[in-house]
Amino acid sequence: MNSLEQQSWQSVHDEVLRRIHTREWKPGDLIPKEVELAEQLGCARATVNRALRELASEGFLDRRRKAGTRVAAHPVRRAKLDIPVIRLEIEGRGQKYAYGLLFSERRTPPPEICANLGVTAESDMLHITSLHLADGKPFMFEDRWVSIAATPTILDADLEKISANEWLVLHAPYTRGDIYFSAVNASAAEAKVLRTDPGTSLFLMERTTWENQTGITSARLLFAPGYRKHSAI
Amino acid sequence: MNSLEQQSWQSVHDEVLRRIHTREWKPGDLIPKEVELAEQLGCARATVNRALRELASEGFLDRRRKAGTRVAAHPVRRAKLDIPVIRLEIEGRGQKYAYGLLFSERRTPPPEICANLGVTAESDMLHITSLHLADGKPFMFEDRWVSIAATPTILDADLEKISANEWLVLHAPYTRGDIYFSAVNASAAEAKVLRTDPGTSLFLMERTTWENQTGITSARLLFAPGYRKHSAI
DNA sequence: TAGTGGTCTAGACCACAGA
DNA sequence: CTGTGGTCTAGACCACTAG
Repeated sequence: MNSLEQQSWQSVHDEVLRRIHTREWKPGDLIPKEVELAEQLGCARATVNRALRELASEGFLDRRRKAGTRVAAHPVRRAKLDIPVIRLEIEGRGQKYAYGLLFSERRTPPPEICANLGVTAESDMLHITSLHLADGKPFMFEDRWVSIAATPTILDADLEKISANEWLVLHAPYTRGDIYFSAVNASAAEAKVLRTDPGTSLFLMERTTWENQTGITSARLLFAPGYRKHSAI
Repeated sequence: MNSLEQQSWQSVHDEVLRRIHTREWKPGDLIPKEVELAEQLGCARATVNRALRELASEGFLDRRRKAGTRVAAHPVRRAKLDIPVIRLEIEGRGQKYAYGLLFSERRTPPPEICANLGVTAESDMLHITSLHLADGKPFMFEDRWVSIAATPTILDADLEKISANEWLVLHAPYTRGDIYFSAVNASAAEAKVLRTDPGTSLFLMERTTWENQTGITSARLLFAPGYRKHSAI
């Protein structure tokens, strides 16, 4: 299988993946060291390194100094999940986006928000609820708390025109975020806003983001019935 | 901000990220080219390249030959979602894993499975339903179709002992997969299996995987009430 | 067609963890 | 200690694409 032609790190990547898929190298097996592979495949070690590094980050390989590189025993595959601004997600479906601010209030947060963001109950926060629509139909209901200490300029934003979701993406980059996906039965109020029936199963996304150690915002995003979030591996 | 000390690609990564976060470089801005940055930061271009490449894959930068590198206008953040074997997910929570095969049958697939996998209605497939338990309680109900043409050896697997989920991970590596997350109301049958009430909102994960162009398996994973899938950015 | 990122190389040194 | 991966470098050529 050796070749004398010019190789790229992707060729190496694919070749190694092929050997894993054909079970030439089985889960748990030790594979040749970088120098050997480079020789076998006729390329520089750096090239092999790049390929193996990618494969490790994709979950196919376990690499440890001195111990060498092994085929992962339990390939924990890592899916990629794009988190775009809601507007772009809707427009990406070829639908018309609209947005309405339902409610905005400056106040101290309830206990669960304090717990999420790690702030005190006396924090100065903005509480915003809004509705995002696709082709005129309710698409997602957003219930968000924003720390004013962390992003004071949000008070100047016109949240009638730009959603908090989008404003934050543009003005408050975060360093770290948590997302939880789950399913809940619609409450009476939620059903009314999303124009569905109470008890209907709804897809819920809860996001909290931080800038370093400072909590910025915590949001509860409730999607209209039928929503499916896609991800690829 | 320049320094004479030894730099690593991570320092460059962090420094660029800092400039983005402090809005020294704003969304849409063109940033210095690799050679210039390398000079400024006192390292080799390859080092800068590695840093910027990572930042681009994280969604912070847009890079195009000749056009240069820009701060992403709409940072589509890419969350990492680990897709482990169910057993490991449960054991990772410190709970005891158990598994029961409910049903197994060799037959031709229904239309929706054909559509998912891109196979014909006459395909030879294995249809398996099973229940995964955590600490003795129903955790996830799995309804899976496996292409026998793609993975003939699954007929030799003892699916009473090892779940199809785990067997496939070990024996049928895939090159590509789709995942859809959604929320559904429990049917009467589903409620009974998961020991909950009909209509309860359940988290649903639908996965289809391919080896190159060949469909391997399509599964419907229905989680017990209260399940939350976590992801981090 | 010229400018920018994408990649490759050969060699070097370092850092970590096995034995 | 020693072997392995992790990273850096300087230089080179290539590939894509904006102007």
